[in-house]
This record gives sequence, C-alpha cells and structure tokens, in this order.
Amino acid sequence: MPKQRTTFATLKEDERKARQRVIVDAAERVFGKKPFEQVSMREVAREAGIAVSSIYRYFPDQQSLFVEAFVLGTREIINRVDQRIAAGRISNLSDFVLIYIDFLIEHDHHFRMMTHFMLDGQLSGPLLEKLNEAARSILEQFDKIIAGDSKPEQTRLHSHALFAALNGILISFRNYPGRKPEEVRRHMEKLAGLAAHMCESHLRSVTG
Amino acid sequence: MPKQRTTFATLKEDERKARQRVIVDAAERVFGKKPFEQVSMREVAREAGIAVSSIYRYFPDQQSLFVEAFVLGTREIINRVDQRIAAGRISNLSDFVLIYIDFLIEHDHHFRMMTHFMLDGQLSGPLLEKLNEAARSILEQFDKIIAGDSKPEQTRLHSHALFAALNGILISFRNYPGRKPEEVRRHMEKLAGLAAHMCESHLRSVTG
DNA sequence: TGTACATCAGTGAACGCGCGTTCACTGATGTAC
DNA sequence: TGTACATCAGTGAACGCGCGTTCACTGATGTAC
Repeated sequence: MPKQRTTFATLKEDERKARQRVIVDAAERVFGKKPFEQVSMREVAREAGIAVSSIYRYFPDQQSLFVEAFVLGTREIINRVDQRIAAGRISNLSDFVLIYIDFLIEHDHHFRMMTHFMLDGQLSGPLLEKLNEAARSILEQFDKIIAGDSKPEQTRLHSHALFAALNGILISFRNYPGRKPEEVRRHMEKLAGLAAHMCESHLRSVTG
Repeated sequence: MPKQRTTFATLKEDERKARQRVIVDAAERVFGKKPFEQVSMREVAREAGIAVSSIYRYFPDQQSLFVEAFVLGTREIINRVDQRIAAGRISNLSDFVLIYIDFLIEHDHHFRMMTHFMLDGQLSGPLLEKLNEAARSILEQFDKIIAGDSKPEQTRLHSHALFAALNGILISFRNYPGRKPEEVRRHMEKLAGLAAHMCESHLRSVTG
C-alpha cells in the first residue's frame, strides 16, 4: 500500500515541522525577555519544556535555530504589512514608514536579530542564502510601495535609501539618553516621516 | 619640597597615561584583525606584550577598556574631519557625507563598536556618560555642517536624520550579497550622496 | 653612605562559570511474520 | 493474536573549551633617617 505509506510519511513530516515550530516559538518568547545574543540553548529548552539535547533533533546547531526564527518572523511582518496594504490602510510612503518603524519598535528582538545578521557576515552558505532571501523580500516590499511614485529606474535606489534610513533611525536613537521610551518612539516616527517626505518630494522632482 | 613632589607625581601620572595608551593601541590593532566582540583580554595582552593581569592595573574591566578605545577613536575621527573642514576641503553636504562613509568603511571596527554600543544599552553609569558624550560630539559636527544651509530650528532634526541615514546605509549594505567590497563601497557612496542631496534640497525648500 | 621600609608595576597560575554540543541510553510506537 | 525486531523522539549527564577576572607573589625603585 504505497499510498497509505506516503500519507503516513507526510503526517510524520508534518508532526516534525510542528515540533520544530514549537521550539522556534519558545525561542521567540525568550527573545522577548532579553537581548537575543544572550539567549542560550538551555533557556530555549526550558521555555519549550524539553531537554536541551532534544533541540538538536530538530536543528543542527544554534545558528540554524536562530536564523529560522528570524526568517519566520520576517515572513510574518511582510504578511501583516501586505494585509494592511490590501485593506487600503497604507496610501502613501509616510503611512508605510510609520508602520515599519512601529512594528520593529514593538518587536525589538527582531530588529536586533536583523542588525546582528547584517553585521555578522560569517555564516555558512545555506543559512546565508536563507537570510539573503529574507532581506530580498523586505526590499521588494519597499520597491512595491515606492514603485507607484517613481520611474522604474529610480525605484530601487530610493527603496534602498529609505530602507537604510529607517534602519539607521531605529539603531541610532534607540538609547537616546534621558528620553523615555514614548519620547524615543515619537522622535523616531518624526525622523521617519521626514525621511519619507524627502524621498517622496525627491522622487517627484526627478520623475515629473 | 612640595613642588618637586607634585612634579614627580604628574610625571608618574603621565607615565600611567602612556601605559594605558599602549594597551588601548594594542586593542585597536587587534580589532583590525577580527570582529571586536570576539576580541579577548588575552589577545590584547599578547599584542601589547604584557600579562593579562597587567591590563587590570589600568582598566577595571574589559568594558572600560573597550569604551576607552571607542572614545579615543571617535575623537580622532572628529579631529580629522575638522582638519579637512578647516583646510576648506569640505564645502557641502555631499563632500562631508562621503568622508564620513569612507572613514567608517576604512575603520570598520570603529563602526562595529558604535553599533554595538548603540544596541547594547546595559552599561554602567560613568561608561554610558562617556559614550553619550562621544555621540554628542559626533552629532555636533553634523549640526555644524548643516547649520550653514538651514534655519536654526531645522538644524537638529536634519542632522539627526542624516546621521541616522548614513549609519543605516553602512549597516544595511555591508554584506550586500554577491558584491565585491569595491562595489559595496560605491553603492554606499551613491546612497549617501542621494541622502545628502535630498537633505540639502529639502532644507532649501523649507528655508526658502 | 648605608640600611630598613614602603610602594607599586608586573606576573603566572588558578578560579569559577556558562556555554554549545555530544553521547549512551530509555521507552514508546510501528512493522513483519 | 502473539512475538521478535526496527525506528526514533526524548533524555540527563558529561565533555571540552574559552572566557573575564583574581590572587599571592616578585623585584625594582623611591623614601626616611
């Protein structure tokens, strides 16, 4: 009965995926509590309610687990933003930029992971490929948003610039001395708004 | 002879400073070889030609040493840029921005330290104060450059935006997949130029 | 000038810790006949 | 239906390593009388 066998096999495979997912979710929860560079396999295991060695049944090493968490998180951001775009809640660059900033302030650990992987640069081939694909899909979303306002040959450059500017804002002012979190957020939003505005008006001057 | 005593004392103090400096310089040299987060006290000691325990005669702990290295490095950047400004080699925002980018590409370890300290945020009081002062002096240089073109109340916001944008460019594209270092540099310079241009034209439109 | 004492830079060896990862094993479930 | 075997998720304990930091000590130099 080859047919049943494959059904069984896929069921098993699904279970395996589900268990992987449990581990990744646990990791994500721990990331919420402390800087992710300080999160150990033991803590993830404790949070997931399993033994440390069990994690290694599902991930070859720590880096793979963390990259997987990052990739899933990225996918989720992109989906959420896409939903808002589809719902017509994002009509211009400023809206988009605010959502990007707010999301990454809210999911701070995700931003930390992003900058960490951007800085790192000593990842093995397959993991690097996964990360690059995640980066590509973020940039594509920027492209899509900007494409409306610009000539095609201007799109990419401007989306790169905006992407970089937003990341820079998030990193440069996150520990703005003597400011409360709410003030920091407002400052970041203001700077992001300025960046979006500059980008838009520059595109207009170039395109039209 | 209290006078001679103080001379002696200051001489001793100077020697102490000089020895501190030897250690910091050694650290800086090691930073050139590998990501600074991976640099250990043992390596710094080896590079300086002394015992590990000797370092602790001059710095209470690793963080203090690293912060000192960062602060000195920052001071050097600022001085160099100031010199170029004084020599009339920087006449507009685009010039300035290129120098900033190039310097930090060249001194990659310094940029890494900067982002690391920006992300970290769990430093003890006095160290934090040192870092904040360094950050402040960088931002003041941005202010000075921008102040020429803008109304005073616009200066700070724009220098923050530009500072953030440049940092973001440096972090977001440093590992641009499949590009050679020279191509990465050109891309960064292009983006930085775009940022400077946007900033200038926006200032002009606001200032009138 | 000589002697006893204080200071302090410098040191090698050790401490203690936490980490990522591996290993040998258990026990439950599924399979073959 | 019962029995022998294979598979594999899950585990606790251990391995090995590198790290920041401390400690007890040495030896050179300066100081007091």
